[in-house]
Amino acid sequence: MASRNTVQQRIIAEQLQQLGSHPTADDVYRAVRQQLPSVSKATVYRTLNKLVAVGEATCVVAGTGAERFDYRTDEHSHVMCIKCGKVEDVCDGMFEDGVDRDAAAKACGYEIIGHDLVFEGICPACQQA
Amino acid sequence: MASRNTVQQRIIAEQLQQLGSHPTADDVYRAVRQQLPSVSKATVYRTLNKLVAVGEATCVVAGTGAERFDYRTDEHSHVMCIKCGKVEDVCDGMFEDGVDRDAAAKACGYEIIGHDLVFEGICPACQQA
DNA sequence: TGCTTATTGATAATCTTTCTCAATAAGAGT
DNA sequence: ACTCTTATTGAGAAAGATTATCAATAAGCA
Repeated sequence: MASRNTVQQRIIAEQLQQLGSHPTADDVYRAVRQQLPSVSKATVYRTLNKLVAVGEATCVVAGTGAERFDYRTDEHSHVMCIKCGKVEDVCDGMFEDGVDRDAAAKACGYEIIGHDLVFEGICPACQQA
Repeated sequence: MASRNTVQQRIIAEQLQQLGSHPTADDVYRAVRQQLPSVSKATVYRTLNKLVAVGEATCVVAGTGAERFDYRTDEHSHVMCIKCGKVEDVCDGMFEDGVDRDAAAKACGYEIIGHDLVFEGICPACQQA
């Protein structure tokens, strides 16, 4: 018996998808608690990390502060607001063509298994403040 | 009198350059303490953040764990080892041409002020273990 | 229905970074 | 060279995010 299906894991995965936009572990925790008031924060962290390890989610490499999770597993870029910390997607596939993993692998000797392209900027809302 | 030149700030900037390869704040702290045993960790953080704000250093957007600083301010990409956490440069300018900030700005409405391209992989050393 | 053990919940522990505030010292003015 | 103002520092507390610990719970096979 390698792994078990639990209500917690199912609801956490569901909420990650419903939240959609790059929630932190704490965002997911708060959402899950609406349906399962007794969840532990540790379970949320464990499950999110497991989803990433299994390839059913990714974590967005984004500066300081809390780590952000993403239910999307296809290649796409992100923009992060340096004022409010919000993270959003940028138009799909817009830059992925310019990124050549094989070339990077040759250049540094690493075995490349992924990459992240993150733009930093100021979101429309923060531009007005 | 807007700002002052202090020994601490000078040594911290020097050590950031000498360490060269993407040290964490704690790496810098340990290096600085060799020359200035009484330095406070708070001062190291303050000074590193100041250097970044002033544009004399950058911080590498790299996954979980401690933030990493870089005395280089020109555009270049990084590789991070998912096993040992090491961060290195990839060949200069290899991918920067593929990144069009104006296109990203139009796509998401943000005012883009920077970007980071980070490859994740396994470094040569960790491949053997 | 029982049994084994993967998973959970609660909390302590760890790690990184920021905040607080009295003490220190940089540098402009005299 | 000496004051005076206040930017900066050092030490430690505090905050925030994530992981570790461990007894209790429950998934799912026999």
